[in-house]
Amino acid sequence: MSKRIYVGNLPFSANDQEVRELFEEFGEVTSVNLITDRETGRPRGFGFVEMGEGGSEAIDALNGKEMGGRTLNVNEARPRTERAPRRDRW
DNA sequence: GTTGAGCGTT
Repeated sequence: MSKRIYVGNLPFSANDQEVRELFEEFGEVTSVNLITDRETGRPRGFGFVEMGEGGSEAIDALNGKEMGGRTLNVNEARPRTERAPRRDRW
């Protein structure tokens, strides 16, 4: 059982480790994946956390939480292909 | 600063 969680509005100073620790207090964290722009190497300010049971609680508890001066936006992730068609072939 | 990649035609 697992849930994918979107974590947006992250401070650029946040690392996957810090995000992981935040979520780990609500359940087992399967994986953390902060997104960076792979062409510029710049952080995009959001990421994904995969959790086992407790994911819903983590969303409820961490959504709106302040971190590094930013208010986190936490909710269930959407499928990644709907809005992220690659286009670097052109 | 907001919903991921790579494959290299999936």
